[in-house]
Parts: sequence; C-alpha cells; structure tokens
Amino acid sequence: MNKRDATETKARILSTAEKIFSEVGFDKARVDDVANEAGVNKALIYYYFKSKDEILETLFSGLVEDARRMLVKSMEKTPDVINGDNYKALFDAYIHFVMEKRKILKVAIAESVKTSSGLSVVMELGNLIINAEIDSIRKAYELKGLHFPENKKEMLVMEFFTGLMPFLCFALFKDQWESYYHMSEKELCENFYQAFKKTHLAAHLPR
Amino acid sequence: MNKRDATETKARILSTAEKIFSEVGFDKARVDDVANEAGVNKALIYYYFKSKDEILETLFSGLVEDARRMLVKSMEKTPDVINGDNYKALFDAYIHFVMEKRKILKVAIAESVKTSSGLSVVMELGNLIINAEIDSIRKAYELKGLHFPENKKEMLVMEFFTGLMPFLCFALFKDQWESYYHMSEKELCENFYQAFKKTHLAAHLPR
Amino acid sequence: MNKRDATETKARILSTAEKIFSEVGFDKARVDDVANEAGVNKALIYYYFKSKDEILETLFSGLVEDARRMLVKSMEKTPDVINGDNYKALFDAYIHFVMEKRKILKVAIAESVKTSSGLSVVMELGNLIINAEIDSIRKAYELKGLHFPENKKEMLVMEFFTGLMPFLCFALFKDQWESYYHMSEKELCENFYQAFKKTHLAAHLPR
Amino acid sequence: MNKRDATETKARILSTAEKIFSEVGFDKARVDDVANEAGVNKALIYYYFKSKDEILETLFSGLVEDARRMLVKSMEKTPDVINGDNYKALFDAYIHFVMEKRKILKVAIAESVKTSSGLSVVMELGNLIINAEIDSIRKAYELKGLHFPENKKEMLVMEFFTGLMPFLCFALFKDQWESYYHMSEKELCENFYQAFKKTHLAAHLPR
DNA sequence: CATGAATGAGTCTTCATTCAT
DNA sequence: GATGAATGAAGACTCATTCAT
Repeated sequence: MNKRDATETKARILSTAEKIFSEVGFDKARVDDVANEAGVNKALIYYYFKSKDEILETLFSGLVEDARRMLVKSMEKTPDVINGDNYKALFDAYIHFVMEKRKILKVAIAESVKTSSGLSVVMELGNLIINAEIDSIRKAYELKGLHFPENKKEMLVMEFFTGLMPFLCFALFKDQWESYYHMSEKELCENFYQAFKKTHLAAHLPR
Repeated sequence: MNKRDATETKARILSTAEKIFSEVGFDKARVDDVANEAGVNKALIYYYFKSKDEILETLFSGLVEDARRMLVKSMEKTPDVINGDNYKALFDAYIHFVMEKRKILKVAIAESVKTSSGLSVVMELGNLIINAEIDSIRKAYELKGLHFPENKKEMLVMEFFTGLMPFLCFALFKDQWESYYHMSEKELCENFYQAFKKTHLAAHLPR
Repeated sequence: MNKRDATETKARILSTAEKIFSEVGFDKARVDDVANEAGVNKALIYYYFKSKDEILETLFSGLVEDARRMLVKSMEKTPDVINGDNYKALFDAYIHFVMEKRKILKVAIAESVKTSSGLSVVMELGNLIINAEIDSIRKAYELKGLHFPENKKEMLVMEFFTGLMPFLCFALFKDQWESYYHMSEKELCENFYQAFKKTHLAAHLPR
Repeated sequence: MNKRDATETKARILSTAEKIFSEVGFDKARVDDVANEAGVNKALIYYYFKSKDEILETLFSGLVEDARRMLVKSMEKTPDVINGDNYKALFDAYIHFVMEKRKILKVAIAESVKTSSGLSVVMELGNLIINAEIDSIRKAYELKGLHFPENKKEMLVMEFFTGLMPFLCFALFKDQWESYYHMSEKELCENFYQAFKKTHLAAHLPR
C-alpha cells in the first residue's frame, strides 16, 4: 500500500474502533478485534497510536471538534434562536449531530461514569454546548431589545439536564427504543420533537 | 465477622461491588478488589455468586425491585399527580431515589450501551416507570372528569426522554457537576427542580 | 442419622466417588460433586477421609483385597487349571470380576499412567494375579506328574500381557465397544471368550 | 530461538506437552509447566492453540495420522502376513511404533476412560488398526487360494483384545515392568515376542 | 508501512481443605 | 456425626503491548 493510503488506514482503524467500542464498551473491546475488523495488522495500530487509550482520546477529540464545528455552523444559520420558526432548524441540527455521532457518544457516556479520570468528555462537551446555547439566547434577547432574565446557574442546569441530556439519551437509546416499542426512526424523531417542543423549548419562549 | 451472618456477608459483597463497579466500570472492576474491600476471601464471592456477571445481575434485579417499591409508595401518597402541590412530592421521591441509587444507576447506564445483551436494564426500568407515570396521570385526569389527551406513543417518548432521562443524568453527573460548577448539592437540586418544573412538569398541567 | 448409618454413609461416599472418578477421571473429579451425588455434606467426607487421595487409596485397597479373595475362591474351585473344562470356569470368574469392578479398574488404569507414584496399582494387582496363576498352573502340571516347562520370566510376561491385559482392557472398553460395534454384552462376552480360548488359553494346554 | 521458526516452536510446545501429559496426566498437567519446559512464554501457547484441550486434540490427531502411515508402510512391505517369517517383521513394526509413541499412547489410554467425550481415541485407533489387519489377513488367505474363515465380529474382538491391547499395554507398562521385574528392554521385548507368538499369532496360522 | 511472533502482567474462576457451631 | 461458611493456593486463559524482520 502506498503512502496515500496511510490516512485512509488510520481513519479505518478509528472508525472500526469507534464501532467496536460502542458495541461492547471500551474496556471489553479488544485491540485484536479492532485489527481484524479493520483488516490491518495489530502491530500497525501501535504504529499509528501509542496505546488503546490514545485511540479513545483521538476519537473523543474528534467528537469535541465536530461539536464545535456544528455549533458554529448552526449559530450562523439561526441568529435568532427564540424565534419559534428557528427552533426546528436548531433541533434538526442537534438531532442530526447526535444521531450521526451516536456510536462515539455512547462510549463517551459510558466512560463518563468513571470518576477517576477527572472531567469527563460529556461534561466538557456539555459545557461547550450549553454556554454556546446561553450565549446565543442572550444575543437573541438583546437583538430584540428584550431584557434577558439572567440566572446563569439555573440556566446552565436547565440547558444541561433538560436541554442537552434528552438528546444525549436519544443517541444512547434510539436503537433499543425503536426495536422495543416498534417505532420507526421517523416516528420516534417526530414524537421526540413534539415532546421536546412542549417541554424544554416551550420554556424558552419569552412570555 | 460472625460466621453465622451469611446474609450480612452477602450484602457487604454486593454493596462493595456496587461501589467499585460505579467507580471504575464493571469491566475494569476486579473481583480481587471487591473481595479485599469487602473484607472477605475472594473464593467466598464465588460461593455466593456464580460469576462476576451474576453479581451485576443481582444488583440490577435489586434496582428494579427498589424502583417498583418506590413507585408503589409514591403513587399511594400522591393520587392526584397533576395537582401543582403534589408535583413537588413526586419530584422529591424521584430525586431521592435517584440520588440514593446513583451508584448502581451509573453502572446501569454505562452497561446499557452494550448492544449484545438484548434489553438493557435502563430500558426495563424506564418502561416500568413511564408506564406507571402515564397510568397515574390518566387516573388524575379521570378523577377530575377531564379528558385525557391520549397519544400513547408521544406520551411514552416524552416521559422517557424529557421526564425520566434528566433524572437519570442527574444521577450520572451530579458529583461531576457540583465540583465543576462549584454548586452545593442543595443548590443543584433546587436549580434542577426549577428547570424541571418549567419544562417537563409545565407540559403536564392541564390547560 | 444414628450411628448405624455411619458405615452406610462411608460406603455411599466410596461408591459415589468410584462412580465419579471413573466417569471423569480422578483429577477432574470434584469432591463437591461426590458430596452432592452422595447426598452428604462436603465436610463430612473429610470427617471420614483425610483427603481426596485417601478416598482413592481406600478404593484401590478394596480392589486389591477383592482380587485376592476372588483368586482364593476360584483357585479352590478349580485346582486343575489345565484341564480344558475348567478353563471356562476360571474365565468366567475373571470376566465376572472384571465387569463388576470395571469402574475402579478404569480409574486404576488411568492412574497407572502417572510415573511419579512409584508402583501403580495395576502392577500390584497384576503381580498378584499372574503369580497366583503361574503357581496354580505349576501345581496342575505337578498333579499330573508332568514336567512344568519353567521359563519364569517369559511366563510372567505372557500371563501379564496376553493373559491379564485383555481382561483389563475388556473392563476399560466394554461399554464403548458395545455401543460402537453394536454388540450386546452377551455377544461381546462370547466372542471375547472364543478369542481368548484360541489365543492365550490355547498356549496353556500341554502338547 | 529464531523468530522465524514458528513451526519449530509449535513442535517444541507439542512434544513438551506430550511429555508432561504422559508423566502426570492431562488434567494434572499445568500449562505453565509446559511453557517453562518448552522455553516459551505461556501466552505463546495460546497463540498457537486455542486451549489446553486443543493441544491434546492436536497430539491425538498426530497419533492417528502416524498410525495410518505406519499401517500403510508395513502393509506394503509384508503383503503375505500369514507367512511365519513375515510375522516378525510386522511384530517389529508394531512394537517399534508402540514404543516410540508410548508417551502419547499412555495419555490416550488414560483419557479413554472418560465416558463423556463420545468415542475415545483408542477406539478410533483400534478400529483403524484392526480393520487394516483383518483386510490384510483376508488378502493373504486369498492370495494363497485358501478359504478365509470369516466371522467378522469374532475377528474384530480377537484383533482388538488379544492382538492390539497387549501392544498398547506394553506401551503403558513397559517402563514400570522393566524396573519392577528387573528386565532389560531387550529381554522384555524378546519375552513379549515369544508370548505373543504363542498366543495371538499362533491363532492366525492356517491349520 | 506492515507483519508474524513473542511476552508480562494480569484476571476470572476453581477446588481441596478447614473452621466454628 | 453433620453442616454452612470460609480460605489459600493455584490454574486456565486473556490482552495490551513490543520486537525482529
């Protein structure tokens, strides 16, 4: 294989690792299996990555990067987030992100349980997202010359637990939910949107 | 250590396992460590449990049992759940349960990622709780002679993703949250209650 | 249980051990299984026997004792072993012994492989039997005033390898043989007698 | 130890395992000991073999293969087996095989005791050999225009129990016998040949 | 870049044996 | 005699990681 393939090989290792980590959990996942399923020699994995942990870190960094990019892009598109019509666009951006990244998100959630490792990725990600969210809400209020009823801490808690977490859990349980309650992806998404609109989104509209 | 106290010994093994599983994750947890920290011989663990997996299953069964008990008790106390005042009582019951069981809940969430094992405990638990919840809401409506706007599937989705999940994530991130955002438990709980009231609970009040 | 049962209990332990040892081999056999199948508490086994090894030794001693008794009895009955008619009686005595003791004989053979333990039971048993056999043959010759063509070593070798071993192997493979070649016990015994008569026994008749 | 020499390494593991299995029995044998004595890392054993059992199976397959080869070769050399002179050649082929393979044969016999595993290797081996034997005897009779007194079942029994088993037991007890009865290998072999000739072989000569 | 072979340090599980009652 | 509980010492198997080519 020529040099051009190097990037492709590394990417294949990463996506295979992501898949396997999400299926059996990081600790249960075997480097051997990643190698086999990616079709590369195990030792080659160690040529590209210092350790199994580094693979995970790489995946996590990618996730955070992608989240950042997603945020920037969707903020650009919808400067006025408290306009009812824009809600749907924002919701779609989030749901799309969460569904696409669901494999690595599952791993992130599972790993966030472990207390030892300081700040979990989910907290990092959460902090990133909820601050962006609050910022953009504030801007929207200011844009309209409205007074932004700031209670920062309550806002943070709300954005995190009733805003972000349902999405994360959507990533986590989407597949199980569909098969257990016999819902199609479309049906589930629609119901989820309705539920989210009536709860979290409703709380954001200025009275 | 009294030889007679088999039940106490078994319970000590279980609670130690619960602690360690929640700290490092089930797969990373070592039976050796459980034995040492519980102050029993490792082989004794295998006298009481067929395998490490069986310990986990026992803990999960206990969790589901406790949830069932909690539901029965709190439903008895608050027959009219859509009465604003009762909300707080119900919320408290849930938040108390979730905080007390947070160790095993963390493990349950982390394990629910693994696709292989069919239905995850969180789904089992979720199904149990959201159905009880919907039932009790319906009863409350009927009690008042109000029409219950049934859309079962949307209701399920709402109860699960915007009702239950925030609580579960509260269990998961409570400690990290407190330390990262420098909030006291009391402050976090209060903010969480406000947020939950404005979102999920608000959606339940009959208009 | 009263004291009368003690002997019975010990016997039950022994016969259960014999059964299990013969089914899975001594090393693979678990004291737990012996206890369960014998319907006694595991610790009770250690009340009667110092160790798992002692159970085996007890069984082996019993085997040697029984062999001795069988020899004495059959020698009494058939003083003239080189008389063709007596052959059958002797053969029957052996075949009966071997079939009845086949469980412990299997264990004895399997254990005789291990070099470490000095003289194996099979060698002990073999020595006992072939010497008795040679003695009785010699007596039969002398009784008839015939010259006994003594070549002790060849005689020993013959009695052991072509006389005794087929019987031992009969014990070992009887069950497998019957099921693999679809022979009834009766058919197999009869064929074995014919084969043994034409080979080993034929060599004993004075020409 | 050349890294390239995978075949040699695997062979060394196998022969070391064969040795240790035959000395202490399969169940008592420790993979650790095999690794140490073979001078390889224990994990390497599991790189080449799925389990301890697979090592044994590999050894057994090899034994059966070797037996097959030995049969073909010796049948080629001695087409007329009922010619007195050829007997010795055949006997030598067998005794040589049995002495050379005695380690794994011991294990095979010890393992054949265990009922669980269906057909034992010894039965498999026995079936192979006695059928080859009977075939070649029949051919020898036909070659001479003699009538072959076929009683297949009796023949099978005879070949197995009075033909093959003495050889197998020779493998099993050769060493113990030599040391207990103070016989040299040569002496024992010679006596065994005489005994075998007078018994089993004698029965084969056409009358 | 790529690979087959090799290794050290686990990690679960087993089991003969003993203890306290 | 009898038993449930407890233990020490292994033993099979695993797996992340490295080496030599």
